[in-house]
Amino acid sequence: MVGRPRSEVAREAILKAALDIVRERGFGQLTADGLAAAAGVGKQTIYRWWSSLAEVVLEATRMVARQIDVPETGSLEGDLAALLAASFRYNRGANSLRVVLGGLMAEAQLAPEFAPKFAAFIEERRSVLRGVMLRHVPADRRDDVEAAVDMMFGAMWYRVLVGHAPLDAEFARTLARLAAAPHCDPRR
Amino acid sequence: MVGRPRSEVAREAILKAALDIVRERGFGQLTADGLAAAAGVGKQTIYRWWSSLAEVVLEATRMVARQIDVPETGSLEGDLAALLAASFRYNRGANSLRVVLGGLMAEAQLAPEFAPKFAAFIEERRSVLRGVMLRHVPADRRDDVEAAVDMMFGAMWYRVLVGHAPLDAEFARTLARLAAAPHCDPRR
Amino acid sequence: MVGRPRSEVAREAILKAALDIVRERGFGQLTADGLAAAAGVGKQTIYRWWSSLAEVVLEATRMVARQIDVPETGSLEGDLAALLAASFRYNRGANSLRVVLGGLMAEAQLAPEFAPKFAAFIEERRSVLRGVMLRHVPADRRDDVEAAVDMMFGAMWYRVLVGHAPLDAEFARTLARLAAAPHCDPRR
Amino acid sequence: MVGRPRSEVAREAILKAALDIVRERGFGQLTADGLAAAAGVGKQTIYRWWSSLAEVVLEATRMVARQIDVPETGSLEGDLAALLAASFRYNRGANSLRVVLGGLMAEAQLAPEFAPKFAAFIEERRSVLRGVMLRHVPADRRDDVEAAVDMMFGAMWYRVLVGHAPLDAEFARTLARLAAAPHCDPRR
DNA sequence: CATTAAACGAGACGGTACGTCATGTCTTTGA
DNA sequence: TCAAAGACATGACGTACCGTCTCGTTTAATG
Repeated sequence: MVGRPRSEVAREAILKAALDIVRERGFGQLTADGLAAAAGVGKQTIYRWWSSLAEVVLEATRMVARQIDVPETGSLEGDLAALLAASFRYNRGANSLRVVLGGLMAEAQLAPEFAPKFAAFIEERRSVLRGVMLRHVPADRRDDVEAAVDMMFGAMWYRVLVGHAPLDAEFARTLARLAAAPHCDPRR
Repeated sequence: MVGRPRSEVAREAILKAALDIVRERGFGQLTADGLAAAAGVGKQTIYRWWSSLAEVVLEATRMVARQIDVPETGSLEGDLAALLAASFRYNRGANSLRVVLGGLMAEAQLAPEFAPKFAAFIEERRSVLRGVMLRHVPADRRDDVEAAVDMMFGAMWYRVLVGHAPLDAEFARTLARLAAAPHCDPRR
Repeated sequence: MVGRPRSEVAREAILKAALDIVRERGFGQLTADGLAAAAGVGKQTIYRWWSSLAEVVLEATRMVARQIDVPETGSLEGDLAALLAASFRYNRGANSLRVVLGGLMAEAQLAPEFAPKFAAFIEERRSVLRGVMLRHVPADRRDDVEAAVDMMFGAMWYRVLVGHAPLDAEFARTLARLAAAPHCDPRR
Repeated sequence: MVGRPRSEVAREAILKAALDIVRERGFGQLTADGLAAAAGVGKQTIYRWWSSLAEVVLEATRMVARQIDVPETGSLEGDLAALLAASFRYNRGANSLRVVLGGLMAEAQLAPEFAPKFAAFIEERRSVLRGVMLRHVPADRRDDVEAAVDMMFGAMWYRVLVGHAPLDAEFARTLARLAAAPHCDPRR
């Protein structure tokens, strides 16, 4: 027999409340009791479907991140700048994901069982950026593509995590230019 | 009157034990009780001189990081490669700082009062890399220096934190080449 | 329409499984989920017919207790000894009810709504013992009958609950002698 | 070295609050969180010194029970009646221990590790009643002393637990008379 | 040399959150 | 309508740490 089906209402309430709490009060203030209360849900319902709060937040974040669509400007530099700018946009302003991403990265450092799940999310994002580059870089010039991805997303995460400088459109353009130059310059 | 002076023995035992615990068992396993026991010290002695465990670890880390010396190879690319390779070396092998750095970054995300102290440490390291670049980049070509620093240290931290690829000498050379090229290319 | 009738199979499986679990693992280990699983039954089926697990166990226990039959030896002391010995027998050996009775008494202390139901069961047993006494004690000597019932069943429960001494045939005879003596002593 | 000494204030607050809660709301309503809050104490402070709530209540109860002093009326029946009446008095009226004793008995049934500790308390009380009897019963007539103790305290506990009849002075006298008669009647 | 006062080890303290367990109810499919 | 299955909201559990607070002891500089 089948039993009562999973409540979609509860699932969405949990994901939404988790994002809200982290954004408003910080990842460190997200507690299982608090999340359950905010979502109007029993604590067990959280642990039945996710094995830690970090995974709840990761799922919510992944749903947001997937809304970023792949640009098509015609040039490598243009595509990179567009994708980076779109990514940066989620880390600015009212509904910024900055503290959310910071919290996920923190959990990945502190909780060994969460690290591979977070790494899978990171790889998902990398594959988008890598795909954009591969569209423009000829097959015989791809040695530095991975390093370029690391530089761009590395720089983005560095600013997300340390907060020493803004993630604005200008920075997106600068990163795109620096990353695109060596790959497409035929004279090098 | 003056009272008993601070015990240097205790101070060093705490710093050493903190690094050891984090390296061996992970930052998440570092607890005040455990550190006090490992250092043969009362818990209050920790809190008397540091306001959180993260600051103990930061102080220990800073002492290690300062041992990295500034290279002098004659070329921008050579200096960058040398500095990056030296930095990477601390995140590999037996006494790797990887989990230590990851733990500090995590704490900076979760504990607001620790963030500025960690940011100061980050800026200390950035200033070394920036100094190397400024030695080679002419004053009228310095617009992208900050972005280049972000790309290099960003890429390093990204690999430290995510662990998707190694921090080896080849990666140091690649980053140095990509970062140096735009700044010194006379044709640009 | 009448709907599906109550399943007698389920009812008996529940009563049997409840007694088994309590006897084998203790009353404290009897849980609704565990009982449902052991009886091959849905949890709701338990709650539909009983309002607590204690009532399931009480019903099962009552069915066992009613198998004790009223003795007819000819003397008060003989009848008392026989009834007590028969009662004691259920609290010894392989299928002992000791933990079952202890558990019921415990629930009566902790769950106010169960207490009157348990008290009714107690009164049912008292009335059997009282009936035996009334058969032998003349109407003008009945002042202490209630107290005698309390002493005999009190002593029995005391040993059931505390376990400091055995409930054997000798104790049955001793109790019967002490309880019968004052009532039948013509010199008093 | 020594460390901070145990707080006597906390100890007494816990014992007092435990008794108060059980008396006012019932043993089943005594929770670790509630007790800690009522006593103004951390939960760990309870578990540091007692291994379960039942043991807290047992210690508090023992302190009360020890206030019952041993009577000295000159006759067996008088001493028994006095001791029983004094014991009964704690189970009546405003500060009645009835629900406390019921709760302890319940816990002894449900928690195997508590049972021996409760049995020791029971034996402590039995030894007082036994001592009273031994003062009056000659050495060659002591065969039934244990059974008499079981009958008296058994009857008391039976009424405490089931509540079918009052624990008043008259019941104390009746029990004393029934229990004393066989032991001291030289004609029997 | 005796006093003074801060630092020290030990460890108990009031708290907060954890992740688990059990309760009694609800919601599905199937008989 | 009843039944099995199993998800649900609730709430207590006992544990782990936190950062603070006594204790009695140790250690230098001051008087």
